[in-house]
Amino acid sequence: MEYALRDERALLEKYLRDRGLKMTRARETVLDAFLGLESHVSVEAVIEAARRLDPGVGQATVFRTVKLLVDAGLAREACHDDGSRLFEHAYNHAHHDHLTCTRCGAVVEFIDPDIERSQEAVYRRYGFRSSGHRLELYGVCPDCAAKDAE
Amino acid sequence: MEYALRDERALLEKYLRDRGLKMTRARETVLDAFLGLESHVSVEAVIEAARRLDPGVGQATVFRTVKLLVDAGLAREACHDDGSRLFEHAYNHAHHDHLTCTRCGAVVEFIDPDIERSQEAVYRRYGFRSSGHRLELYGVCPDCAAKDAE
DNA sequence: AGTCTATTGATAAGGGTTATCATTTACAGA
DNA sequence: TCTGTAAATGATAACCCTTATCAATAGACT
Repeated sequence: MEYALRDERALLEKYLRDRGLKMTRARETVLDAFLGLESHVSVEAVIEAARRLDPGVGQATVFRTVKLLVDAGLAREACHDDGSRLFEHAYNHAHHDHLTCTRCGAVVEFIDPDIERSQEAVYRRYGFRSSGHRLELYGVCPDCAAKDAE
Repeated sequence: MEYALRDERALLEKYLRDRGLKMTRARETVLDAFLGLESHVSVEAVIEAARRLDPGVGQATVFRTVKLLVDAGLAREACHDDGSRLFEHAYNHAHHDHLTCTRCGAVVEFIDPDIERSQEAVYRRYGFRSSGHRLELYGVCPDCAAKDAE
């Protein structure tokens, strides 16, 4: 765990150094806050977490730093939760799609090789060069379905 | 065309009547404006179109009516265009997914039976009951790729 | 240490969407 | 057709999330 954290810190430092940017206390704080949260986090949640580590962090800085983390490949934008954007870890966290329960909000992350292959076929069919995709399946999870049956 | 228009008007009237709501001039205007536009429309575009038909229409009314159209099954929310939401026709307009060019914004609507089948398999695998999905493929279209090659 | 420039945090501004509210309008019933 | 009542309207303000502004601060290099 600690090793991974150091990896990500090193990645961010390299990303910053490569373009003449600086590794600052605020950026460290936001990185630690983000890494300490689980998948699918709003910027607001990162702000709260960051302020638990350092109450003085400004919200503008968190917005800016989360964008940096995305550019550096440490975070990636997940499904918009209708309104605010959600982010998830991107380092050591392979590509996957989401299966979301519309009742309780539970999220299952999955990867389906058949779907991935079929998507490649669609790209070929229309002559597009692939640059990523977003697949969200919505449904009712077993627990919520069981409650319905009662 | 005119028949379809009358169909959709009748659907909206039924939807409204069934819950004690009223068919008004403003709602007619917004419906006509929406139907007169092509796929993937922002609310702002609907406002403009509605005001061409009747300059007095308020923007709050358009927002409210578009939401009504979604509830009535005449419109459906498409991919968020990062910022504002986009809507498309839902009546007589079968389910499909989107393949979007990240350079020029061109959108190809497609349906792939293999992907649909594989998605059903994912639902079964996790015991979810399906209630819809959203698949957006991003890439570079042939035209933009050709420009790159120059 | 000094210098130069990126970064910060507070604040204001922006864009899209929703709430408020007095006035108007549609619809049902007389 | 007239009337009563509740829904709908449009103007406006408010709201949320996000970005821009800017004077003050703080990295990183010499």
